Amino acid sequence: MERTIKAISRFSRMISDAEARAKEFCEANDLTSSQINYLETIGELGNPNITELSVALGVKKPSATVAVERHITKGCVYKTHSDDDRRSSHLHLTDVGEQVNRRHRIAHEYVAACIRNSLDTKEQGLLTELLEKLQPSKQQITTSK
Amino acid sequence: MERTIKAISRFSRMISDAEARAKEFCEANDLTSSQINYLETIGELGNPNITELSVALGVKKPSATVAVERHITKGCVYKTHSDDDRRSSHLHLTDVGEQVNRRHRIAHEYVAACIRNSLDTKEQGLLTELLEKLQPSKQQITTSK
DNA sequence: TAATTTTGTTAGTTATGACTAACTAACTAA
DNA sequence: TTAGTTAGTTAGTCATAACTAACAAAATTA
Repeated sequence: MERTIKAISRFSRMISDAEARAKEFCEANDLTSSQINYLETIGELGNPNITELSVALGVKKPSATVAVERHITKGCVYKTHSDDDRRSSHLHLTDVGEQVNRRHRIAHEYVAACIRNSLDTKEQGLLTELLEKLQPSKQQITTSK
Repeated sequence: MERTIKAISRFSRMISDAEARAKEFCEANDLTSSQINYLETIGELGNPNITELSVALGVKKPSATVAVERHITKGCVYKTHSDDDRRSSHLHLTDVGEQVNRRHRIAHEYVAACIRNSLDTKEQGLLTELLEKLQPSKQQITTSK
């Protein structure tokens, strides 16, 4: 098992490195991790309002209001009025904002390129199949040492 | 290739989730990502002085001084005087500080547990071998779309 | 319709974490 | 030994990003 953990650790670092490299391919690459988290969450929720966003991020509404305001100023986010509720607005990512979310895609493509360069076609298929088989376990983590 | 990228994406998310869970197993789990970065870097450099730390982190020395001061107050870091240079000190992680660096280890053990639960012994060995074969490619990233 | 709840904002506070400028103490080289 | 360099700190500034309290406007409920 020790060998497996080492392999995971290496692969995990490969992904982190790929993410770091992919960052440089984004227009808005001066973002903090908090800001990236806002944009990713807006993307995942699909045009949420402030309340939904604040719940998803686990922050209070005024914090979300102020943070979103900064994203609007930066040109990453814009609002549209809700048809259902005149108090409420939907948050959207601009093209620049969307780019942030392509970071993961680019990073994963980079890792895929490593696989293509390191393994033959048969091995590539095998690795993909094995990764697809993995199920997130609900198991308790037992701290070692 | 698309299938491979999807598999990587899934695995990448598994690791992130594991990291998030592992965070809760640390005593000092109220740390920002910047603070975690400080502690990890101190661990990696092995008792650096302020100058070495600031270079590694890419920040100015006064920034490092103030940040380290906060870590000392929190009980994550302590200083010892240098024998070579009476102006200089070495930074060390306390037991609490070290715990932060066990986060990755715990996360990777969690992922290993997922592998153990999802694959048979033969497949587990195969996956480990394939992951070990991967070489970080120096290749240029080509943005898709 | 009146009372209450919900959505979102504004104002003011706090902590983090970066920066520059200016400084002390200690080491090094002319 | 004097002059210059290096290690680290202190003081002051700024942006980010969280919080609470208080509020207006709109929606909902009694």
